[in-house]
Amino acid sequence: MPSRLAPPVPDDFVLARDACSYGYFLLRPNHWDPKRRVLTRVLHLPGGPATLRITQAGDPDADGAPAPWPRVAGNPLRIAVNRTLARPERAGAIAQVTRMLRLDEPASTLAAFHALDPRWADTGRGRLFRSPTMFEDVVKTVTSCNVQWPSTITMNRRLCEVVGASGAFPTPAKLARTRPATLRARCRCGYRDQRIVDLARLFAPRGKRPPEIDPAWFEDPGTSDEQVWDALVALPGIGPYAAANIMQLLGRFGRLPLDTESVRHGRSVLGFEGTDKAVMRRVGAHFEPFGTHKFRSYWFELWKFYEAKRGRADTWDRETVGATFTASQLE
DNA sequence: GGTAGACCTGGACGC
DNA sequence: GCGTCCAGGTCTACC
Repeated sequence: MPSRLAPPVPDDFVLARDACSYGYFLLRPNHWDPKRRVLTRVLHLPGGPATLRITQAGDPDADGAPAPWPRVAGNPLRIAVNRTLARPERAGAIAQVTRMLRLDEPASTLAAFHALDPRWADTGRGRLFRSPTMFEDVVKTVTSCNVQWPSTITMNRRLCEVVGASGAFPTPAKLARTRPATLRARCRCGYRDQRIVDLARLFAPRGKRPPEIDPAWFEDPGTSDEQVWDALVALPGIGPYAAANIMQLLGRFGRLPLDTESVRHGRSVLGFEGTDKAVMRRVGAHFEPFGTHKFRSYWFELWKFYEAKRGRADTWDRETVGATFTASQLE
């Protein structure tokens, strides 16, 4: 018999806004249905994979104009699971959904962000979608480096189809046992093949010993940003851009993952001129006043630009609009 | 410390 | 249909 879950939901939470807030919501195994307004994905649980179907009460199941955000803020989430979950599995599923949707982001943190950058106070934007595990966020970040968005989509789709069980994202243990040649030939990961396997080996248990990487250490507020940064750039395939991006996924928003997209934004939206390097420096300096929230300010500016081109993110279809985000198409 | 070139894939383009 | 060029971040070798 299918299970139902009801995690605690903060008063300001809006599923359509907060799930469709970062590009990873368009990557497998995530699927947002813009018509039915349902977030679906497979999670790994102790009893095997389980498919979750997440909706928010009050969000209209219609293909008309999306509901204004305030109408559903704080309404309960309805999570239908395709099989019965044992008690520990229910707790595990809720923990993963909580991480993904940042349901435990304190209201005080978002209020501090809105006080610093009031541009996003009206819409309530502040949460950023992420994966149920740090490992998935790290691999997704590696698959987004040195490729255009359609290739990132392909790599994640094929990782789930070829290596993941039942369409789920591969576990560290499974990826650690996968041959690099398989990732290259069947998942189109290219030269990232060995790096992804090496990363998986660091996240996977080593026999009876725990994994070399402890995600809890990276997420612990007692660990400084500098310590996290140093540990991240020491990982295979992780450079300055990837490390800064993983930091925001870990909830540390004080660094910017500067890339060619930052340069495009600097030129076309902020009006900066000069060499790429100079524009990148100016973009970094521009967001300096936002301190520990600078990534949120930067990212929602970019997101606003994308939404001006393609419509509100919760109306994007993964296979069509969601696959078109390349710099040349956004000029 | 800074820089050049290799690493892959997929798409655009010319023939 | 084929070959060439280009975009994209990380890594290594070299100055």
